Amino acid sequence: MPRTAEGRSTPTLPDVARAAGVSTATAARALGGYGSVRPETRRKVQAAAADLGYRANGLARSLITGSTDTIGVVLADIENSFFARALRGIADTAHAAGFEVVLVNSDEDLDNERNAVRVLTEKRVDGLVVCPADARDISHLRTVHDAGIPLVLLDRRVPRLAADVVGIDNHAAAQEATAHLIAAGHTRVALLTGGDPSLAAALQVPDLVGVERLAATTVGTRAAGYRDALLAAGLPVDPVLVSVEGFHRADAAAATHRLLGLPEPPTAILALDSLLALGVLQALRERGLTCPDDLSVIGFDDAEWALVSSPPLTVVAQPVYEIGAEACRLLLRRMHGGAHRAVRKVLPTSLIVRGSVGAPARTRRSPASG
Amino acid sequence: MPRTAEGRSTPTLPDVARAAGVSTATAARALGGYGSVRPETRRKVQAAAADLGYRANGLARSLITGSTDTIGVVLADIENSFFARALRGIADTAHAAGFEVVLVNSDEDLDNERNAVRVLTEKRVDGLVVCPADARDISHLRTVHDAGIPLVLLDRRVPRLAADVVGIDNHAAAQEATAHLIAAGHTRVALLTGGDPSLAAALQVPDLVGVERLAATTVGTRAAGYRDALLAAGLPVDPVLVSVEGFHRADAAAATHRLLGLPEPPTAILALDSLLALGVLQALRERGLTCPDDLSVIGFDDAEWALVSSPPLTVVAQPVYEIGAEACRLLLRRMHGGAHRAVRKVLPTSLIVRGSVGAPARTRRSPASG
DNA sequence: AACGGGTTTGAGAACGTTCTCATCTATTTG
DNA sequence: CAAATAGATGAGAACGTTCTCAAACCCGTT
Repeated sequence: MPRTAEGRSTPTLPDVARAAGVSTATAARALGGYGSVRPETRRKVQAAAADLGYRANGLARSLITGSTDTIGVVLADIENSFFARALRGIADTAHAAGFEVVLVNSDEDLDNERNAVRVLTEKRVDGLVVCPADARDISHLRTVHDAGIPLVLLDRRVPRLAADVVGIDNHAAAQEATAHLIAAGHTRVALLTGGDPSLAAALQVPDLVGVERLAATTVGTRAAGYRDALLAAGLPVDPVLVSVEGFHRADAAAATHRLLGLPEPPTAILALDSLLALGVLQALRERGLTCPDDLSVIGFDDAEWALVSSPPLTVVAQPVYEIGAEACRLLLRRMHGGAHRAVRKVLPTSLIVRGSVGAPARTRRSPASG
Repeated sequence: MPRTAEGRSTPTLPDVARAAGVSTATAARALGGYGSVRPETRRKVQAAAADLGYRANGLARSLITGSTDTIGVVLADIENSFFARALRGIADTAHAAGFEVVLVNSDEDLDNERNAVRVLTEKRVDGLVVCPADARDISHLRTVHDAGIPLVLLDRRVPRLAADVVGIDNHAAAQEATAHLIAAGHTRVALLTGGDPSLAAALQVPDLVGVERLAATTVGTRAAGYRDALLAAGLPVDPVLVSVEGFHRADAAAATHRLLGLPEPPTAILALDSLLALGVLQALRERGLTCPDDLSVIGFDDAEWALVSSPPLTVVAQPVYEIGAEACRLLLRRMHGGAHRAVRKVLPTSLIVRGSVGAPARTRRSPASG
């Protein structure tokens, strides 16, 4: 039993009631703001509560009311600015509605995610926002959904699960970015997916056929957009230019080094998130190359630094904060309202053209020798 | 009462016990992993639980065990990479010890922080990590501390509160950075504090006398370090060069524009966090100036982009992740162990020299005209 | 056959609230 | 003046676990 420094155990409602000379029920009403209480009684109780340093026990309250005013959020990694911004959108919206947020990082690991979902539901969160790590196994999400616990998916769609989803049109966004590079004259455009190596097989299919059915939907759908832009321009899809080497900055840098070391290196690169783009720029510096002279670059997400890199980075901007906010709004709606059909909300993206895309240099010439 | 789609109410322990043909107590032991249960009984109960889709109610459990296995974290803004990284350190450490994390953004606002602390304690978190917004009013923190709830302060010290603190030696770090600029030949060094305008008065004192006693201790202590470096070099402390214009990127950009528009503009600037440094670089671009030719810059925190800006940014690097991790470790220790004396943990910083500091250009000449 | 010590089990209290329902008072209405 | 109505209060159940304590059981020993 928790005790203060002086040895008193923390005061409870009966203690307050006793001190105020009323019943527990009345004390509860006076402090909880429900039922009806005489103003004078209320003051008496409030005074007693303040005097004792009473602090309501939310656990007991939640146990009986059946709601915790808390939502659970499962993201890959809060250090990634995409998730940090999305979480801010979620948290602000939740907070305005009187909810707190419990956060778990999954690190894109399915086991972590499963565990997180279990723990959060045991803690009886009123709803869940999840950015699913792997669409291939969603049994835990199905369980949650079937148990009637409000669930909204963030950024990534999962087939055969009737939950609300908030995201962007990944296919169109990737296609637009790729088309922009092609329009600048590029014919060898690399794709940095940041995907897990376990996806390599699916992404090394000739011509990326069927890649849109790929497990981690964001990567799959964007890869399909990339592919379709190339095909629409009559360009070949070269599996060698598709990198699936992990989602850390160092992975992206390594992938860039590999790509630039190819006999026929790419002249442009599309990085599927801002951290990967950062890795590309870093690798260019390490090689003493410059952008866009030696390599044109487009990244996903308008990172805070995109304006101050040299050159400023051309990006596909997503309304990240709004994605989070909208996810939370859908969740709140589902928590209050009845069981309407699953909503699929697609928010607009925009290609922000800055200085990192130029015409290709003389091709067929190893940049390492220039 | 929560019900599944099929109309069943969510199963409870008595339901499982009934299905398994044992008492609630035995079912609880079998699933909770405490007490002793015959292996065969355990299997029977587990089967029944799985069959019914039983999910333990953590609220009831916490109500009786007296612990929620949850810690509360109150930070200024999770979108700020400093806090995101620190939170990651906290969360990883907490998670490894079996704790979840509830996060609240205070936006450096005292009322928000007060509220957050109240709500979190009502939710009966087992401990709190707080980055206090304002050291001038800490009554809510004192209440928490006096109630015997484990509390660790992150990054900022608060006078007259015997709570554990984790941070860096702000005075030394700022002094070292300032001295580095002076050693490069600069005599007019500006300071971008990112402080709240309410601190302006305290920071506009001639020679920054007594600034170390300033409310938001990080700003105050760093300003004192800056001051002492100047004084040690026999240089004057010019209040005009001390900016207190808010902690957003745009604030920093505006402040930079103001400073560069002065009759005698600074030739170097020390920005007290990475977002502020970003604002400085952005303002330089907007003016068509280059760093370090027109202005030398040092920032706090080794941001992810510090390597790819042009030029790469010289920074005071803090072990941010470790600050968070250590804060959580202290909290865990205090949650388990007895009431030992308050610990003050100071982690080392390092000045990482890159390209953003050079010799001052011809002074006494408005850069705008150059 | 009785005993002793350990393991396994069950009944019921406990945690600290909110909720239900009945009672009591004050006030208005017919 | 009786009756109806609304407001304020209290007693006790309920939420779903874990904890306490006593009883039942098992097995080997005397």
